[in-house]
Amino acid sequence: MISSIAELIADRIGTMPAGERRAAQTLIASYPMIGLKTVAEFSAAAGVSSPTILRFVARLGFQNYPEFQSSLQDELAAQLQSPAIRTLNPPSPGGGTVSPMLEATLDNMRETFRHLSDRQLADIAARLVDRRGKTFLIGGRFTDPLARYMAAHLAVVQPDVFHLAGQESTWRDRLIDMGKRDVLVIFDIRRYQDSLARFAEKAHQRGVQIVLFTDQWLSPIARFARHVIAGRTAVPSAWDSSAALFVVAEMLIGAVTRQLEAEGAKRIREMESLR
Amino acid sequence: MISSIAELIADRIGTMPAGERRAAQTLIASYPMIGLKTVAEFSAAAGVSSPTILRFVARLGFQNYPEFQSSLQDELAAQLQSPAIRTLNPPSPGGGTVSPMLEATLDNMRETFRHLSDRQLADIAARLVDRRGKTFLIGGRFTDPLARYMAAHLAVVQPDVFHLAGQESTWRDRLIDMGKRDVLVIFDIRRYQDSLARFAEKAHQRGVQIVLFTDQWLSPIARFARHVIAGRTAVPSAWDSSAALFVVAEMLIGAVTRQLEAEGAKRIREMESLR
DNA sequence: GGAGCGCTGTATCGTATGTTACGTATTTTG
DNA sequence: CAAAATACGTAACATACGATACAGCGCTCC
Repeated sequence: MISSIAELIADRIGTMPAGERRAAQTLIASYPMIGLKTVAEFSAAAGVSSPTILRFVARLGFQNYPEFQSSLQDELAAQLQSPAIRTLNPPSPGGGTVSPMLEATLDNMRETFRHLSDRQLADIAARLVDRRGKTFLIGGRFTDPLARYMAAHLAVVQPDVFHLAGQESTWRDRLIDMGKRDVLVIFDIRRYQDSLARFAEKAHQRGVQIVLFTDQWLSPIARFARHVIAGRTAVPSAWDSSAALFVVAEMLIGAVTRQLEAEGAKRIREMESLR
Repeated sequence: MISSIAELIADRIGTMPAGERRAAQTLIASYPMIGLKTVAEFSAAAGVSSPTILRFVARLGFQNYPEFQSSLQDELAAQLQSPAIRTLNPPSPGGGTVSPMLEATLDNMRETFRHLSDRQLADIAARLVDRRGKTFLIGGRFTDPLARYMAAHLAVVQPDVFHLAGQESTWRDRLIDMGKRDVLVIFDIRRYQDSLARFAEKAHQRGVQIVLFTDQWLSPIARFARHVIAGRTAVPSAWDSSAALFVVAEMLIGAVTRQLEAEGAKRIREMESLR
């Protein structure tokens, strides 16, 4: 079974003429980067002419050069998705077998945060803190609990935090309360819910700032969102995992809380005295 | 110091107009693959026009699109050279707020699973699967969303799954429906809620099997529970983290689903046909 | 040693791609 | 509310890129 282009080359390099073989060796030497550049650059690096490169990729079975490049990119993408970073997750001491699902979940978190800067989180936290408006939270069929979780915490440190529950018609009626100063936090992962998209669009039209938690394929709501957090959700299971998004939500909660504390919000102190 | 394009984007995304921000978000979401494709494909993926993509890369400081792509490729090449992940999260500028929390969360998960054997999880999954009784789920003030999350998933693959919501008096009345064949899943971490403990005790007296998700200090409910899952919750934040428990819940959901599928439960097939 | 075949490079062509100019829509500001 | 500024998309444009035709060269085999 041949699954990568590198293997394909190794398989056929024996039957190639000299020029194409040089092309093959050049590609293998700095695999796969040189293959992503132009034919001219590739040919220059290999010390052959452009047509030789094209004949080379044709021999590998590709119809044309772009098709060859796409194939290389797909390979790269797959490689990046499942990072060969297993070494970072120490092979669980104590002999306890750690399930592939835990591995995948930890990888998802690392990947998610690799694309998520402190700056971005700080921006979102700032938006949640620094305003005189209200905060609304809502989620999809399986992600609504995440909205609830976040709402439960934020409501402690801030006034005017509302979780939108129940029927679509119920929250649609709440639109009337929303305006430019308000923030709407939406959780939406595959399969994306039309009802949420409709709601998001209407809220957007009213000038509401939307913060979207979604998966790496981006919910259609991303088009209306001011801030988008894309978390990895793939795990070896029948279900998608929201764990990475959950962790991001917790961090956001923490960031907001910290910022409010720093501002010396007397609400926090009052809260303590109420206990 | 800004070393990667991803950081560059994170740094400037705040100052970008809406269209370019969508471009930025799309790139980050599947970083960096979409940036290696053509402008047309990039623009289509982001849902904006080609010129917007070009203005986006121009704002990042590149003279033209090919230069931007070369830069991405160089970055990729460097990353592939040193398989060890270098820049998981650059030492966060301005007080390192995120990374320690992420590290703590990941540590929590590893610790949690170190004390949690596959056997234990399998036993709990089996108990949730192999019975003719009902499943009830409930949580505390901040953990109830986890109960909801689990209930939302289990209810899809099984009949008779109920989340207990609302007032204490409401669920107390549901006790009448509970018996020896039933399972009650409770989430309770510090500060433990008296109301939950009272409820758990009464359920226990009726012979209900209790599965408890709690923290490492164990909720008082542990004395009534048949199965106890103790997750680590400590993070450098004002709040405790439920992330580890969340992951355990997801794994349990996955295990139950897998087992039901293996049993060829026709419910799953019927479910598909109902879509 | 000569003829045939195959490989390779040069030069040209067509086209897909990035680029730019301009008009419209949207937002911001006084 | 009006006016200016900014942002965005449509459409025309230029170029750089991949593709192809053809000629030269070397190699092999008779």
